[in-house]
Formats: sequence, structure tokens, C-alpha cells
Amino acid sequence: MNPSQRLDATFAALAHPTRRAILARLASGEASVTQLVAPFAMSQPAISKHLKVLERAGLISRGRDAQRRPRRLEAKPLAEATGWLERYRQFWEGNFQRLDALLEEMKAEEKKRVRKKR
Amino acid sequence: MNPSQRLDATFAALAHPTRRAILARLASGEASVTQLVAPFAMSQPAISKHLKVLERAGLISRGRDAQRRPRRLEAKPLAEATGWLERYRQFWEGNFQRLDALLEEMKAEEKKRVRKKR
DNA sequence: TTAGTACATAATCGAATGGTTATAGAACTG
DNA sequence: CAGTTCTATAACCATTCGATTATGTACTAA
Repeated sequence: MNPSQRLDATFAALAHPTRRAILARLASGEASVTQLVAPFAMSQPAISKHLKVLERAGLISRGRDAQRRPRRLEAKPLAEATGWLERYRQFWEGNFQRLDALLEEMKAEEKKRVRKKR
Repeated sequence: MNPSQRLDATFAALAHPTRRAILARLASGEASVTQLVAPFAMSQPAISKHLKVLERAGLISRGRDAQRRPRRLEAKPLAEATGWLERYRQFWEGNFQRLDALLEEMKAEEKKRVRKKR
């Protein structure tokens, strides 16, 4: 998976309230599937599907403890997503000191990308 | 739209490379639909659909200039998304000084949420 | 007024998403 | 061993997504 595809998977995984709630739960420590199902008005297979989405995005990993397969938070993809968003920070912070430099950098990157495409 | 739904819309909008590229383009200034279509091997209606997704998420707004309807970046939803992600920053920075406080806060929030649900 | 440009919208289509129920399998428990 | 618990998977279904082509509409320009 290239970086763009990783961002696709990460943002898509975050685009569902159930999956965000699962991540929030896992932030306070690993949890079994049964424990993760409990708070939701939803079947166990539905949660298992959400877990699969999170796992394909690399946001969680699977351990083992007897019959249980506890999930643990893996934050690296969150860091990458944040990294992508940081490029826009000045747009909402109204902090335009470094804007010119940023725009030049962005234009250069885009030229590279477009050239590559042809 | 409640905050959770706004996050749904924002993350979903970011989960596509074409839409991220459009935002990157708009970071260097507003652009007409025709200008936004140009770099992509994709039809104009396809781009217009992506623009609609971005607009529903509040990530862009529409101006007018003769027949043109130039789009402009609106960064507030990006700020909200970043805000959500920031809660996890310490997980990838390995900075656990404030972790206990955070976990307490998260548990309290979750209890509120679960109680509300019933 | 006629032609062209810019954009939007409708209809269509295949693939992906998000849920369900039913069932299978693996590991514990008595 | 028999039963129970935990999790995964399969089959199914409705809806949404992401693209297409065709067409409509609003504005400009000659």
C-alpha cells in the first residue's frame, strides 16, 4: 500500500461513529471482541466487520488470550493522517507568516505530480 | 448536523485521493470547476460529484464569477478533524505524562455517552 | 440572436458498505 | 466428553459510492 492508499484506508476507517468509538474504547486499554460489542445496539458480526476495517487500516492489532482475540490500538496511521492535516493548519489558525513558502512548496509538488502523470 | 455527523462527513470526504488532491489545489487559491477538472483523467460530472461531497462536508464553498462557480477552501472542518485526532497524539509520540488524566477524561465521556443512549 | 463556454443534473451501472441471521470452529469448563 | 463461550465467516439484502454518457441551463461574446 502506498501512502495515498494508506490515507484512504485511515480516513475511511475514521468516517464511522462506531469505529471511532471503538478506537476511543481501545485508547483506555486493549479489549476483547465481546467487550467491544457490549456498548453497542449491534450484532457481534457487525462489530467484527468494523474491526476488520480498522485492522486493514492498521489502526488496531489482534492479540490472543485463550479464546479471546483482544484488540489493541495502533496509532501510527493516526499520526500519518494528522501529518496530512497539519499542512492545512495555518488555514484555520489564520497564521499566514509562512504561507508564501508553503504555497511555493505546494505548487512545486503539484507540478511534479502532474508531470509524472503524463 | 451534530459533531459526530460532521466528523463522519469530513473523514469520508478525505478518504478519496481525488478529493484530497482537490483540497491541495484549493490551498493555493480558489479555482473554477474547469480548472479543477484539468489535472484528472476523469469526466467533469465526476469532479462535480466530488465537489458536492466536499461541499456537504463544509470543506469548500462556492463563489460566482460570470458563468464560473469558483470553489474556495474552508478549513474549519479540517480543524475539527485534527482536534479529534489530537486526542491520540500521545499514543504515537510515546509521551505518557498526561496519560492518566486523559484516560479518566475519556472514561467519563464514554459513561456519559452510554448513559445517554439508553 | 446565435454560438460557445461553464457547470449541473439525470439516468444508469457495477462495486463497496453496513447491517442482518445462521452457522462453524476453537478453546475453556464441569 | 458435553456443553458453553468467544470469535469468525458465509449468505443475503438494501443502500451508497464512484464512475459513465447524455442532456439541460445559465451566462458570455461576436
